[in-house]
Amino acid sequence: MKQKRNTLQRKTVFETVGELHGHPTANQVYLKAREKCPKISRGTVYRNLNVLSDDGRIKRIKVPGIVRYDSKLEPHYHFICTVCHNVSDVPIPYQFQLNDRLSKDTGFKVNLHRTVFEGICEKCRKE
Amino acid sequence: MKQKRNTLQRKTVFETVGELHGHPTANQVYLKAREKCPKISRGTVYRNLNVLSDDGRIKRIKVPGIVRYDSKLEPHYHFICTVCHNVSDVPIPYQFQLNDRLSKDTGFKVNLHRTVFEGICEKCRKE
DNA sequence: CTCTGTGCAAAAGATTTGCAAGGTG
DNA sequence: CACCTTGCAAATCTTTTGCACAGAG
Repeated sequence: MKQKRNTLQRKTVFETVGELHGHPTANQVYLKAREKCPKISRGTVYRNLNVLSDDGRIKRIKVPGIVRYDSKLEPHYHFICTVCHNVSDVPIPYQFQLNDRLSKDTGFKVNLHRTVFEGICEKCRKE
Repeated sequence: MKQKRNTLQRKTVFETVGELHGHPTANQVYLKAREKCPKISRGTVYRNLNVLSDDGRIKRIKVPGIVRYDSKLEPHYHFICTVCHNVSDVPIPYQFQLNDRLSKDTGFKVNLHRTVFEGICEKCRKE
């Protein structure tokens, strides 16, 4: 495995994902990171988001529309509001056994599954 | 609701999604549709995929990377191979009750959930 | 000193959109 | 004949990449 350096930019991107709560997009990380490191470029943010998620230091979550990042590493499910597009964590435990079950049923090597619920959040329902 | 016409292009896009099995991307639909309707444009294919899925005549499925379309309308889960990127249906029944459960637990209006398993398919494991 | 990482800008890929012309009901 | 739809091209948006230079170890 290639040696990884710990540059200011890398550190800033990593910290920024942790500070932005609602599962930020790459662009949101870029905008926020620029406050601390004004001349960081979009390319660098994208590159570091990739490096960090390849290394397992952050998670890449795929919800309809756009990729988002998450500093919470344990497997868990998400809910996305189709009105405000906010993403939140869901209080339903991760069904680890589904992966094994599907492996046995199909002969595939199943590593993980991602579940995203869709609907309207409480705040948007009231409006 | 706006009146919808049934043009040759619209019909072709709809039929093409049904004919292409493995959960085609917009571009795959475009390439195939052009065989029957040579001067159909990409824009028209995209517009019609949107119209058809808004009308519930096809489903839009979100797997990592790219949007795909599906002519099978009943809720079901998918598996994507991280090597060949093929998408297949999964023999695990849809957990309708999860939506209600999450609604009760959170106060959100939960309409649906999407689950995508990731791993390596049998064919790619052998290679 | 070596090699990874950065900034910038250009490129790539997917999807949407403005507009004038065409076709459906 | 109203107005939905199409083709085309340009525009958007997100993400990647080539290159020369900077900087970490």
